[in-house]
Amino acid sequence: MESSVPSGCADAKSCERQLTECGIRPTPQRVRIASLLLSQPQHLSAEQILATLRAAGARVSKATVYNTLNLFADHGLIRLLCVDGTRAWFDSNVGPHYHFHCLSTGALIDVPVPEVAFSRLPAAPPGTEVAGIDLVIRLRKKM
Amino acid sequence: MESSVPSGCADAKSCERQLTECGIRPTPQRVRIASLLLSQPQHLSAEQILATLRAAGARVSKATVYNTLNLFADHGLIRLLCVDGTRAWFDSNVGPHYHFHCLSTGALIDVPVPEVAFSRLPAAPPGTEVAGIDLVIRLRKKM
DNA sequence: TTCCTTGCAAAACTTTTGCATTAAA
DNA sequence: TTTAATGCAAAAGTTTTGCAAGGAA
Repeated sequence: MESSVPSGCADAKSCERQLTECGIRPTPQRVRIASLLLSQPQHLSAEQILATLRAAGARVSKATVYNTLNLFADHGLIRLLCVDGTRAWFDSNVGPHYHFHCLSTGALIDVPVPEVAFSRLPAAPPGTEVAGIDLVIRLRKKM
Repeated sequence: MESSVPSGCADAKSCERQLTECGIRPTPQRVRIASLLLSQPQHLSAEQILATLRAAGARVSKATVYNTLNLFADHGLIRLLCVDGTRAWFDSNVGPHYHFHCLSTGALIDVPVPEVAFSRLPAAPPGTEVAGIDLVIRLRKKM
């Protein structure tokens, strides 16, 4: 039988396990942030995470949210996206994929890898190697 | 015979003409910024532009640099890039192209269109249309 | 005169940092 | 006991804005 998990929240115990496996000490704040972010593939800003946690009654500081998000990103638990210049977005989907970005609404939508294929890519310049490919397909609302 | 232009600077007269054609009044500050940026394909930050102009003895304020860059971008004269989260980069190459971004050095290098080919791209979600495609190939120094 | 542009300073925002306090190993 | 994590406030950095002054049409 499937274990049930509160909506919008991954199981705290499994998050604890995941953090420990990454060598990250599972403090209460970190587990809460992980539970929120890793519950499903999504894109959240630091401010959104802070507001959501506080609305839920958690005691967390802004500094801890930023520290934790950077820590998670360094360990490959989440991915930091630079899509618009206004702020960072943290993506809980760390598998390879691309993005739609709607210029009209700001919406950010995942594009699965199989939906994109490159028939030609440039070689990395001498002395360098490719570390990753970020593809953002900008959208606008059709009139 | 070719007309000669100071290195790192497009001809002021031709910049004036270009601004006028776009419906932008060619004020001294705008012409200086255009001359600097449009002299060649390059990526500059607002702060770099401000520092360069002031070092050259120009009287320009930070607000004017930002206002002007946003104005140019709105008119399609330059392109605003979001490559890292730290600041905006203004690209004088407005033709279609992509970018290498070296994570080790921060360098930003143009990738011409013919070096990339997509054999498969997703359809835009209902009600939207594709406004553009941003491709950033992240590099790291090879050891 | 009227409208637009500029410069300056201040404000607005996001993110980082210093440091005392608290909690955990 | 020793190390690491947290909260708070302040700092740092980029970009925007308000407003008075200046310049062009």
